[in-house]
Order: sequence, then structure tokens, then C-alpha cells
Amino acid sequence: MSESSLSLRRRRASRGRDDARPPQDRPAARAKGNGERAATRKGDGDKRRRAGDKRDRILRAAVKVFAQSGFHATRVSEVAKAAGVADGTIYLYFESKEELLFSLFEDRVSKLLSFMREELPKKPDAPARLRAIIDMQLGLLEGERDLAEVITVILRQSTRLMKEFAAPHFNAYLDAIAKIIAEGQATGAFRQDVSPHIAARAIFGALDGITLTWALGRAEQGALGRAAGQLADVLLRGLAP
Amino acid sequence: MSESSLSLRRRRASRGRDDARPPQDRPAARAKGNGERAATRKGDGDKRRRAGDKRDRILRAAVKVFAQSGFHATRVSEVAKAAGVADGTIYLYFESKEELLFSLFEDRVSKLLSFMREELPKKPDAPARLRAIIDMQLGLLEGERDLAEVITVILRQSTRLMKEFAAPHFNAYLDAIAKIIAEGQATGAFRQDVSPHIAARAIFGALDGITLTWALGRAEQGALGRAAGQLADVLLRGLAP
DNA sequence: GCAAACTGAGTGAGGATTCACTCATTCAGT
DNA sequence: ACTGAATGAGTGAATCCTCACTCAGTTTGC
Repeated sequence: MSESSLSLRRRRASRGRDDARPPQDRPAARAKGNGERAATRKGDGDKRRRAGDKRDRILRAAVKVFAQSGFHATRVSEVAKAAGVADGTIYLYFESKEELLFSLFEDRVSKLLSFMREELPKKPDAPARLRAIIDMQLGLLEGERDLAEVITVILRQSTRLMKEFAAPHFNAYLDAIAKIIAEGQATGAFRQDVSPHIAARAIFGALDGITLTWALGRAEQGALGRAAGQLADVLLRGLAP
Repeated sequence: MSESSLSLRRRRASRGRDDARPPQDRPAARAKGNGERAATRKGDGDKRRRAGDKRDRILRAAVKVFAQSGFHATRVSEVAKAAGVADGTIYLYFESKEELLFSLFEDRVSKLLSFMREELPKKPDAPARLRAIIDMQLGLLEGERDLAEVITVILRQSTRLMKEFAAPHFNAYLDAIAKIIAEGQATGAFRQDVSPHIAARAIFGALDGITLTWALGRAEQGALGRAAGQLADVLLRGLAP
């Protein structure tokens, strides 16, 4: 029922290349309506084949297109066009449209998570860490509006991604926040009477909400930074013992 | 943006109605272009069709199925089956799958909004109102997990609904919260150095985030109520001057 | 016996994916 | 150094499958 079970398995898996294509040029080739196709697209000669940047180009194009149209409304061919690549090429690098979104997300989020893992321990105490998280999340997205939109909006459009893939990441993130809060409670920096988990969810939600309206709205430069500061102020004051 | 134009278009070359219809007008059934179908139905007092509960049955089934599978993965036929109705019947009551989600949302949200409009003025001051909003939003959803999931998750899956329909409601809601905060600042109940709008977004986000994880998770009874109390405590303390 | 209400098999748009084919590049053999 | 066979990345039109929606027909209520 859930789309997961259905879409999970590639259907292409079933096809076996039965053809062992003999190294011979088939003379007739595709003599459909268009006699010959020698068209060298895009005259520019620097289009080096074998360019190792295909995957990246596709990913970059995908962020843009997904952000613009949403996951379901995005046509794979649009992404291909935006990346300057043929439809089929996308399938050389990604299993499916879903996996494309998936990779995109993973690419960036794992970067954020590892960055956090490195930076946080440098902060002296729980309040400083909490503030760092807020700054980090909003700061990261400030410069990349498309990415912000992909993460906050688009990702939720694929139930499967949401449930199977994103959930673990979210939980890891939430746990990290919760841990900081618990820590602060232990050292007496935060009040005891709030559940770290609830607080973590609320904080994440607040960040998400701010990002969302920012991404969907006019997205003024600097707005997220300002918001981060205020949010941190309110939260830290509210959490103080 | 582009999704709207795409998904709006009926698949079949629909006769008549070339709808760019604003979210307000809800043709309760597919009125096929020229008024030959004189079904006078709307509001809620009628339903003098044979089985007066069809529309309701469909809506109820839709909440369940949408919540389970997400908007896109939901097959209209699934909803029909769940409602104990033929596929076609759904189209007697709703224009399209999208309009089904739409109606669902409108049905419930307008209830919440009007409830708020009635209850809030009874509260003595800004802090009390803020707390009331928090309690209300979480309280409303506590008993209706499916609905919670539809609102927090599913709704975002239709870019068009999100942008065209939900956004105004969201904004109205956000404005209401922002107004309360501004009010509190004017009376000296809240600190001055936070933007009411940013605070409103953060609060809404926090509520949304709590609801989301609750809905996607195990959804323990009573958890939302507890969360509401704690969230309100933290926020009110954080917002105090 | 008619109209309203309902049914559900069928239609066809649409779009993801495939695969037969192209051709730049590589490299063993000369 | 040259050659041409082998390789495999890249292409994009054709395929093929999935559903939202339609409508000819049936049932129900009067």
C-alpha cells in the first residue's frame, strides 16, 4: 500500500541484456523518418565527453529544478536539459528519479552533520552549543535558497524518502539537540522541567518553520541570520533555570 | 510556479471549464460545463441525494488513505474502496483528487480558525492568548492523528495546494500569532527585541515540528498535551521582558 | 418509467525508464 | 608512430505502464 513497497524495487532489474551485440555496424540503423542524425548538438567543441563532472552537473541542476517545481512535478527530462545532458545519462548515475533526490539530500545533509560533529565539541557549554546549532542550520541555508527549499519542502513530497531515509537523519539530528539540552540540564545551565526531546523537536521545528517561510517567501538576505539571533535569545532565556 | 500550471490542467482535454478557479469557489461536484446537471448541493444542509453520507464517507476515507500513503501515492480507487463507493462516485462530489485534499483541509482548518476567533478574545492578556493558541493547536490534533498527518505532511506534497490555498491560511494564522506578540510587547508583557513575525514563525514551526514527529512516530496519547505545556512555559519565559 | 444516483471497466495522457545506437578514447599489435 | 578493434559513456526516441478521469449502463426512489 505504501508507496515504498511498490517503488522500492527497480523494475529494470528484470531485464537481462540478451543481446551480446556483435561488433558490427548495422547498416540500416534507425531509418525512421529522419534519414540521418549526424547532428552534433551544441556546436561548442569543448563539450568533452568523459567529463568527470556529469554527476555533479546533474545534482546541481536537480536542486534547481526540484526547488522550482517540486518533486513530482519535476520531469526527469527537465533536469537533464538543465544539466545539459541526455535523459538517459541521468540513469547512468542514479537509479531513479527518487534516488536522485535522495542523493542530493544525503550529499548535503551528511556534510552538515559531520560539520556539526566537528564544530560542536569546540564550544564550551550547552548554551553555546545550542546557539551554534541554530546559527549553523540557518547560516548554512542562508546562502543556498534552493537547497533550503529542497530540504524543507520538497523532501516531504516523497513519502518514501521521508519515512525511510530522512527519518533516521532527522532523528540523529534531534537526538544531538536533545543531548545538548540534557547536558545543559545536568550542568545546571538549563531548567529541569522540560523534556529534552520535546524541546529538541520544538527547536528543530522552529528552525524549520523559519526556513520554510523564508524559502517560500521573498528570502531577504540576512533575514535568517537575524532570525537565528533572536530565536537563540528567546530559547536560551526560556530554557534558563 | 510551474507545477501549478501543469497539475492544474485536466488530463483529458476537458470541455468547458478551463479552470483557473480560485480556491474559494468550490463546485461541489463536477459541473460539466453547461448547467445541465442541476444538482443543488453545497453548504451542508442538503445531501438529499440517496445516501446522504456519501460525501462524508469519502472525506473520512480520504483522510485515512492520504495519511497512510501520502498524496501522490494515494490512488483514487483506494479512497473509493475505503469509502465503499465506486471510483466514479468520488467525481460526483469532488472535481479532482486535488480538490478532495483541498476540501478536506478546508473543512477542518476553517473550523480551527473560527474557533480561534471566538475563543481568543476571551483571554485576558497576550501571554494567556499565546498559551491558548498552543493548547488549541496541539489539543485539536491530539485526537485526530490522521488529520494531523494530513495537515503537517501531506499538504506539503501538493505544491499547488501549498502555494495557492494553504499559504493564505498559514499567513492568517501567523499574523494572528504575530499580532498577539506585538500586543504583548505594547503592554509590556513581552520583551521588545524580537520581531513578532519571526517569533510567530518560530512558534508555529515549533508546534508543527512537535506535531510532525508525533504524527510520524508512535503518537502516544497525551504526549501532545504535555508538550504544549512545556512549550508554552519555555516560550513565555523566553519572551518575558 | 423517469430521473437522480451510482457503478466500474475502459480510455488515453503522461512520463519514467530503457536500449539500440553513436563515437571519443584507449591501447595491443604492428 | 600508427592503426583499428574494443570499450563504454553518452544519447534520446520508443516503450510501456500507471492511474486519474469518463461515460454507457445499471440501480434505486418516486
